[in-house]
This record gives sequence, C-alpha cells and structure tokens, in this order.
Amino acid sequence: MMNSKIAEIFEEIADMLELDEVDRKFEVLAYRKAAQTIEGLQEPVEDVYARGGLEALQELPGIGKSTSSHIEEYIKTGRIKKYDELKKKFPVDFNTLTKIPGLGAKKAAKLFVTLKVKDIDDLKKALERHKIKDLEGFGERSEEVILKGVQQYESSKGRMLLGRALPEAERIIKKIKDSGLVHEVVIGGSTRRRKETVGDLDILVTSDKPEKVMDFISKMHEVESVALKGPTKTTVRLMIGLSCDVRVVEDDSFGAALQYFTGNKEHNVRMREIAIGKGLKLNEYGLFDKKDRNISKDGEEDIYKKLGLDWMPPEMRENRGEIELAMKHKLPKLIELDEIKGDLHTHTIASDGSYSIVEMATAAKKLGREYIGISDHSKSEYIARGMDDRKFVKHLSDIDKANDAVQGIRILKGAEIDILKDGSLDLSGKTMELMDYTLASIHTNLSMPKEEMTKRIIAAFDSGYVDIWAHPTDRLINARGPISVDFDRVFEAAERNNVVMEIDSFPDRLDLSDENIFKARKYKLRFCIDTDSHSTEHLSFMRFGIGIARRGWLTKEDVVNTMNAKELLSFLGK
DNA sequence: GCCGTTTTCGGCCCGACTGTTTTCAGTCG
Repeated sequence: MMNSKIAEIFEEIADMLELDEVDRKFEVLAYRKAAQTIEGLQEPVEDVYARGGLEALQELPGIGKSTSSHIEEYIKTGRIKKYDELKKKFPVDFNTLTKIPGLGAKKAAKLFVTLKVKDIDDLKKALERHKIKDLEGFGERSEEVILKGVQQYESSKGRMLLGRALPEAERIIKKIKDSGLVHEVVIGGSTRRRKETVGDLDILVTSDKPEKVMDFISKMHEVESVALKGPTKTTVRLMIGLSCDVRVVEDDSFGAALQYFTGNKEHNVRMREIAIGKGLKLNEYGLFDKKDRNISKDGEEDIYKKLGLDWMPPEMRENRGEIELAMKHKLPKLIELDEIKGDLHTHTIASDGSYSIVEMATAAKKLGREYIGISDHSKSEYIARGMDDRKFVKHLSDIDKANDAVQGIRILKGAEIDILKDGSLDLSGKTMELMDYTLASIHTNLSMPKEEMTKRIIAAFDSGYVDIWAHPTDRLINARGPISVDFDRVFEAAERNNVVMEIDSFPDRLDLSDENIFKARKYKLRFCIDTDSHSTEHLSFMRFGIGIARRGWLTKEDVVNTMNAKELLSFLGK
C-alpha cells in the first residue's frame, strides 16, 4: 500500500513549493489537497490505478492531470521526478520537521540555509547549542517554542492511529488467511481493544505448518524488513512504519493465546492471579491444573468461564473494574455497530466536504443507515467555506430537495455551528430554528484559559440552541492537546440543557475519548456517535467511534443515534 | 494545480495570533 508514502511526498512537494520566491500558494494548496485525498483513501491507490488508470485517479477529489501522472510515475518507478528535483535544492526532512509544532516549511528552510539543519537530530543539536535564538527572524521565545515542540513530537511518535493501523492489519490478516497455511488468524493487542493509537500489531495464527507461515509473513510485500524470525514468532517492520509481531500456536492453545495477546497487561496480571487463587496456572499456551494438564481448549470464552468470569469484550479489558463486574455477572451489554441507525455529523460541498448532499445520502444508505444529518460549517469557518445565515437558508432548502430526490433514507437538516469567543453562536436563532438539530463546536481561540473556556461553552449551552456538542475537546491525536475546560461544570450545563455529547469517529479525533466518556457517564448525559465525514469514504469511520464508545462502556440506550429518526427528533424536541 | 448548471479562464485561502518587529512574516486552523 503506497498511499501514505505518496501522500507524504505530495506534502513535501507542497512544503518545498512554499519556499519559491514567486507566490505559488494555490499550487501548494492543490498538492496538500491531493495528499489528503490519498491519505484518506480506504483502498490502495495502486488498486485504483490498476482498475482504471489515470482516468480513475482523476475521478478522486483534488487529483488532476499533474498529480495523477505523479502517482502513475511512483507506481511504475518508485520515484517522482518533480519531487527529486526539488529535493536536490532542499535535502531536508520536511515531513518530520514541519510536524514539530511551531515549525513550518519556511522556518525549516531557514534553519537549513543558515545552520545546515536537515533533520530532527540536527535540530536538536542546534537547540542544545542555543544557536537558533540569534538567527534573524527567530528569538529567545522561538527557540523555547521549538524545543517544546520537539519534546511533544518525540513523546507522541511511535504510536499509529487506529484508523490507519486497523485497515492495514485487516489486509494482512486476509492475506495470511488466503495463503491456506493457517486455521485461524486474528488480530490481538491494542488493535483488538480498539485503543485510539497502537504501538505495534499483534497477529495470532494457528497452524500445523508454523515454519511455512513464518516464511510467508517475511516475504509479504507489505514488509519493509525482517527484524526477527524464528520457528513460531516473526517480527517484521511494515512499510507503513509499524512493527508487526506474528505468533503461531497450536489449535489447543488458541483461546489462551488470544486472551494473553489481547491484554492489556494489568488485565492479564489480574487474570493470572485469579488462576493462581484457584490452584491453576494461566499462560499463553493454556490454563493448566496442578498436573500440568491444559484444562481449557475451547477458546477464549472458556478461559474466562473456567476462572468463574463472564467473557468480556476486548474493549473493556483495561482493568478498570471489568473483572469485578464479570465475577458478579453484571457486565453491561455494549453498543454494537449494527445498532447505529444514522449519522448526524457530515459535510458536503456546501462547505468543506467533497461530495453533494445526494451523494453523501446515497453512500450512507448503502451502509444501511436510515438517516443522515447534513451539518455544514457556519460562517466563522472561513477556511472551510462556512455559510452565513442567507446561504444557510438556501442550503436548507437544498436539503429538502435532496430529501425528495433520494429514496430509502431520510436526510436531516443540521449544521456545525461555531461557538464564538464570547460563547455566542455563529448563526441567528431564526436560522437555527429552521433546522432539525444543531451541532456546536469550537474551532478558534483553542488556547483560552480554563475558566474563560468553561464559561464560553456553558454560555453556548444555556442559549438553548445547542443539541449536540461536537468533538468536545478539540484534540487531534499526536498533534494537538485538548482544550482546557472544567468538565464537571460543563457536563452539568449539558445535563441542564439536554445537550448530547458527541463521539467524533474521525481517526485523529476520537473525541470524546474513552477516558472522558467515563467522566461523562457520571452525569445524566446521552451520547451521539458521528463520523464527521468530509467524503463518502469517511462514513465508514463509524466503527472507530463505536470502538471508543465500547471502551467507554456505553450501551445502546446511552446513544441517541440508535433511535430511529422519529424517536430522535422527538427526543430533541423537534 | 484543480475545478466548472455562474466560468475551459479565473477563482481558489482568509484571519487570528505570535513573536519579532517598528510594519510584518510565519504558523495554524
């Protein structure tokens, strides 16, 4: 899968074009947009090309003549000439350096020209010697900001978004399955627990030809290098920049091994303690009695059962009280993906989405949704082509028309409305009353002090116009921390005003996080799992939000978009 | 460089914030 590699190259081309004396900002923008499209693609870009050549590539949003031929060139030769030429002038690792908060392409280029900084290691040396503060255009403060940025970058790297890791894991698993060498093949570890980021992939296989499986794994074309290869365990470095462990066990050990490799560590420690208490021994090969006989060969559920526990979903296995509940047979019945009836956070070409209302609705229908809420941006989101009241009124009537045009799915009229600095909303009450529901969210002044931010959000809720608080904390995983806010007071205000808490399923948001869901569950609050889709492909991100909701122990009853449209609207008081 | 029931040419990505500066460049959303 070359998607992320090509996306990275396009991003770097954009970075380098930004350094040109002539203003090429629209070209820069076009490359960034193309990078985004490729990165967000749910299938390998080489498959798109294999299916329909340049034409098929050009059907992707933001991919045109030039970018499609770059992609073709990369697929055929592994290089892109334009990129190589630019890189000659600036042999700098822009990809890494511009990920450091406070450092953009221009500053990185300046650091290269003056201090020969090519990568993060050079940057760290320059920081240690305090060389940066004396450069023209930099100062004491810039040096501090960059130093802090480097630390932040280093602490977050190494863990990959679940949204990237899971599709890759699934592809690899399918390949192993199709090899015909194995009986069972499953993903374990934090990926199976649906943690928001994963450090590496743990794949568990049962087979009576372990060596052949190991050979097969190490020769897959997704593999960049083989770190370790033995008869039952292989560790490879994948092209997408993730380490992957593959472990082979015998059929009788499958349940124990799956339990062991799913974790987490604390959960497993508790499990082994319980086994010891019963005079047994639990390891990855089985549950053994005093005479070392494996007494549990019937899968994972049997391991739990023989230890006096109910089987529990992987998402709960974090030692956060689930073992106690399993002993008392009081585990909650967690929400399932197929219980979701609609999606209330989606964007169209009316603001910053890539598809029309009809296209989004048709795609949602294909996924089995009964309704879709269209929630485009309000005017303060200039960059997202947000709409003012006048445009919104027209847009809402466009949704009505689309509703008549598309059969078999109901389209709801919504909006994602900015909560402004003073807590007021970005559209008039008159306009908002024309909608079926509203999402409210924060996109500006994110670093506001806690007290001010808390008052800002409470003021928005108290307006009485907010139905759903969208991507509440505004964090971007590995890139930006959450806003600073007094959750207790905000949750109280939400309870008072019947404001629903969103779980945004977009892979780098997953907001609320599972920890915050735990906090919110102490209040009488309901949740809504949305995709924040900006394209039809994003609609399938729902499963990531479901994973986070399950990690927060939510049930069907907690989540408002398990209701049908009629029930939902009546719940929202419409 | 991409895109098109306002256009195949001429729009797109504008404004806040910050730090380094005396009027603005870079970064970020």
